[in-house]
Amino acid sequence: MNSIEIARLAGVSRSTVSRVINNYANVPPKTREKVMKVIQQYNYFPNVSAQVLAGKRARTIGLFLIAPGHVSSDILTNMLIVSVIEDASAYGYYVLTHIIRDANDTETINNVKEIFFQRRIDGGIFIGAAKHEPIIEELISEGFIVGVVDQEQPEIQQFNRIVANFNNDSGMKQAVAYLAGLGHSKIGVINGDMNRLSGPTKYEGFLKAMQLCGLHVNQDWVLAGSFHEESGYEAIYSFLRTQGERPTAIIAANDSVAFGAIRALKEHGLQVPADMSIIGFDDHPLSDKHHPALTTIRVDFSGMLKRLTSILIAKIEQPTADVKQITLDCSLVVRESCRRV
Amino acid sequence: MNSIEIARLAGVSRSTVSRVINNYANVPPKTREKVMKVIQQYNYFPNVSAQVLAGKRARTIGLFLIAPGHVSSDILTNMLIVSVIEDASAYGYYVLTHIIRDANDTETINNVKEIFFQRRIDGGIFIGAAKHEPIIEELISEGFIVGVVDQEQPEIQQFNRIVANFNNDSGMKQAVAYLAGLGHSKIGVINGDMNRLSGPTKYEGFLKAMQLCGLHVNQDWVLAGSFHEESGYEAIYSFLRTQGERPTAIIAANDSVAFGAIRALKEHGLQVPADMSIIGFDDHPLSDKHHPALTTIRVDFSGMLKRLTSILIAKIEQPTADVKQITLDCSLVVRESCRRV
DNA sequence: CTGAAAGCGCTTACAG
DNA sequence: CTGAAAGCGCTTACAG
Repeated sequence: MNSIEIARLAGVSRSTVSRVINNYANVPPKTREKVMKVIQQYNYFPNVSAQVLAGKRARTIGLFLIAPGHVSSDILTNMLIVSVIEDASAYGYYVLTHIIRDANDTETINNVKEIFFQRRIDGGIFIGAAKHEPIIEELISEGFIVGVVDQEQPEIQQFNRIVANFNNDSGMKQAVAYLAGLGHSKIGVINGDMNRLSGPTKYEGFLKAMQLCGLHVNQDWVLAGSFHEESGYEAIYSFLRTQGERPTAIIAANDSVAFGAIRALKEHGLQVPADMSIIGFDDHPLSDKHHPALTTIRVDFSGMLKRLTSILIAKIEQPTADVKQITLDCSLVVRESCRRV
Repeated sequence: MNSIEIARLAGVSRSTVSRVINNYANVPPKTREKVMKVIQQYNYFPNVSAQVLAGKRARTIGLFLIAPGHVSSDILTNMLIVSVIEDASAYGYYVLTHIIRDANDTETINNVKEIFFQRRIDGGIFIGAAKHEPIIEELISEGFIVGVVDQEQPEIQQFNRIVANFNNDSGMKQAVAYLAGLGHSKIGVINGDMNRLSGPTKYEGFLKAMQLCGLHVNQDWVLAGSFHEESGYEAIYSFLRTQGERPTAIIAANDSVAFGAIRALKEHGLQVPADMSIIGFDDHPLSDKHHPALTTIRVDFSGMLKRLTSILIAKIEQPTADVKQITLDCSLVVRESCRRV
């Protein structure tokens, strides 16, 4: 079944069939009806490849997740993916999800480029990118419409780059203020991946917040991490082997890191929050089920992706010159992992 | 950049460029090299719509999830989706995920049909379908290649229908035998959705297993449910308001239902497993984090989807007349929600 | 208001 | 081994 057949059966030309399908104004109701009847009767749906080839949009966006390891086991990542699928669906768009294990692998990068250049998608969203990701720069300079989470809008603003971030500064301020309010002055931090924007941003926020509260930052309590559970475990594991003084509270770069940290503390016979207060970042789906339930800085990932997807699709449908930037606030969620000292 | 440009730059015809791209045997190495150099140099990727229109595959499969409610919050469903995305990716295929809230809504069904008829996808997988789903039957009779989880292969076997199931019978047998071994004889059950194959299958498996163990089935302890957390909660909530004798153990149609059931028991002041033993089905990602950690019948969803995806893609690439059927075994996972009586 | 025709960018028999 | 040409199924100026 194709448009020629439909045209024949309806007694019109392919042009008219196409006009009906694309809701052109200059088709009289009677003609439209006649054609629609045949279309419905014969279960006709225009071939999407032919439409795209003739200049229509693919109505598909790409979702690129940069994440090492086996992603399908990470609950939060999975939620992000499904979130975007549902958001796009509200606009009649489909999502092509691509998981990037290693953003430095040539073949992988070539695959990503292929998806854009093949015109499989009308635009793409990148999650988990480093501060500077060559592939993203290349795509943007090629004119593709790209949404990026956790990167800065560069000096020379580009209309086809949509940037989305959380206000990590404010988040850290809330975390430190909360701990200070509970009487903590010895506060440590486990950093995230310093190659990603939110790594240094959170750390700088931490430093600023400490200063604001008049607290001293002990460099021995600034531990390296990578946003993963394992890095939180390892940070605390090695820290506890040192002999120096210990902080009474630790802020983790995110909740996964906090989970790992708590696991290491437990193994070492330390209880949270009795022996150490821990505060996370993100409000991971597991944080309220965790023991102890994790106090954290909530971040609205779904809300961010909803806005990002919506802006991306709007840009695809109506390319405009305005530069889009999304910043979302975070909020403290008090649960059970911090205590008053 | 298109194949004509590449042809011109390489000093050959478009035919030859196409032959190089599609790895035809009859291209001399020197010609191939010459063309490849230009292709790489100019970042050329053939337009996928043109390729599909000319008869190649879209290298995309559809994933249709029939699930009411807001899916992005269900951890297990999310894992299934990402699982398929990763499996397909191993074959160079992309996944178009579509979430079906209501399989009886005409517009929704039309959307599903559209995806197939538009030729966006080469085949599709359905998860969460009822025993008989008209849309699936229609697609299969139209000749589309379809994989279905939790449905039967009909009498007249169809080569383009791939069916995947768990051995629910054996699962139920293991659950009942385990409880019987702990001394339970008063065993109740919360059923799943009886409109889906695994609903009645699990219940029948339960009945058979009870008989095998010489145990009597008390119909008052056969509670209705729907595979969702809420239904487990409600089943127990209303059951506890009745005055009759209570079972000492309950088998839930799946882990979500078990979570709901335990929540209702707790609210009623009953402890698991002290006052009631509970056993689930699936081994949900949260089951080992649950309090008490849930004893359950493990089911390998990822393994099933991996096989289903692989067979689906094989069928797409090489349509054969053989009928494919997948059945996976389940296994008991003992944790903390059952006790000896 | 509507049809004939060009064009989108490929692939693949066909002929040599 | 390779090129010219038909064909895939649409959309959209263009002309009337």
